[in-house]
Amino acid sequence: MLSKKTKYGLKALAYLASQKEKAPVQISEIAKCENISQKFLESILLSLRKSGFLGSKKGKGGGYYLIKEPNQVLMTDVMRVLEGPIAMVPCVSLNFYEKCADCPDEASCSVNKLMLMVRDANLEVYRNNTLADLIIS
Amino acid sequence: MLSKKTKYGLKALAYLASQKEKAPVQISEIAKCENISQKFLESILLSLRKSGFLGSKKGKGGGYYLIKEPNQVLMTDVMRVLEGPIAMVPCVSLNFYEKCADCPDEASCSVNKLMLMVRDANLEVYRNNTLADLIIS
DNA sequence: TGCTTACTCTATTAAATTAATAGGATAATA
DNA sequence: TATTATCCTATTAATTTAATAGAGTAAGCA
Repeated sequence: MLSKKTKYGLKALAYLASQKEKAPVQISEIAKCENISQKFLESILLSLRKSGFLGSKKGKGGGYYLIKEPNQVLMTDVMRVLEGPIAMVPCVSLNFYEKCADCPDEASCSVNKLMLMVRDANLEVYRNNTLADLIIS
Repeated sequence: MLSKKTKYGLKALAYLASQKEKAPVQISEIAKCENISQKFLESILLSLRKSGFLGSKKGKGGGYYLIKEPNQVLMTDVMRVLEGPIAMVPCVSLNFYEKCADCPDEASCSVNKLMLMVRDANLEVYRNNTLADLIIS
């Protein structure tokens, strides 16, 4: 299941991507338009800034803005920051690999095999989509 | 992330599917071979029986056994019972549809659009695999 | 019949994760 | 220097997941 954090983060990014002007947008505006708890959204936007997706400006006229063009932002990168590993088990994760404690041998693990296919299917979707593709005309 | 319940459930099903004999296999044997808490596995196998994947036999020589041939068991069905919806948000779920509380209109929702693609990619994998495909020679 | 075996069922608890909230600190603008 | 809006840390609430406990039931067999 997609966490609220990811859901809200995606909505906020799409909101920023759909702005004509590149001027900073306030948290309160995004929270209001997208029905998101403002305080919760604060922490999400903060983490998106720290991972290099957003820039921010304090004080009057301040807010958040996209650093890159929407079509330069891969969904793989966004999802990894918001939701964590794309793989459903650490033993098939590209960026967060970890051996399973209960599994003596990955090559003979039935779960590993299936989850590898699932990971690849998901990667394909996320790699072929950017923030620009999320925007609804 | 895949829950332990699902992981253990898949391993147990694969274990049963790989049996030459169709004789019932005891919980304790599966738990031991797959490094699973026996009590936890009990409840998982019980739910797999109640959803029609497994049969059981009590008493001496008892245990669990597959009802269908492994190649007749679609992973879509298994995953829905063990893990729940395949979709990452209820608003794109085929079998567990629900409207999002925070989202006024699905057609104009950026998350909905992406998650629809993800769902389809996952469905494709699960539909093209059966329990028989999980077995490692 | 009575003993053993192994699944059945309910309830509880522990642990971990997620979601939300509170409140003050900091920086930019006018 | 007052106002605005992000920044940061800490805490709490809620939910979900994982594990455990223990008594109950049915089947097989001597």
